[in-house]
Amino acid sequence: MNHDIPDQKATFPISVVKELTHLSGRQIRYYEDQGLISPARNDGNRRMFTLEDIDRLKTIKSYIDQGINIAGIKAMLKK
DNA sequence: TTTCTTACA
DNA sequence: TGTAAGAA
Repeated sequence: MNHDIPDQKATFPISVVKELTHLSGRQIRYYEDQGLISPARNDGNRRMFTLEDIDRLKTIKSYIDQGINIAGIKAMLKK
């Protein structure tokens, strides 16, 4: 009965995240390695991103565009 | 067809 | 950070 009503549990594949954040898959995976994001994995081991993850990536990109390095971003995101 | 991991002219 | 290669 309910079709595609977006809810908080909605997650998206990396292809969507790339379009929404303008980040490369390489960068998205690297930021995960650095502990900046923690996307879930589906049965096929594919990353599934929540809106929260996407939002976080957008702020990360803004920092990168400002010339801030990973170490700096890690610190800022923590506090 | 898309995404995953690993590796590097 | 990009891209190639092989696997899933």
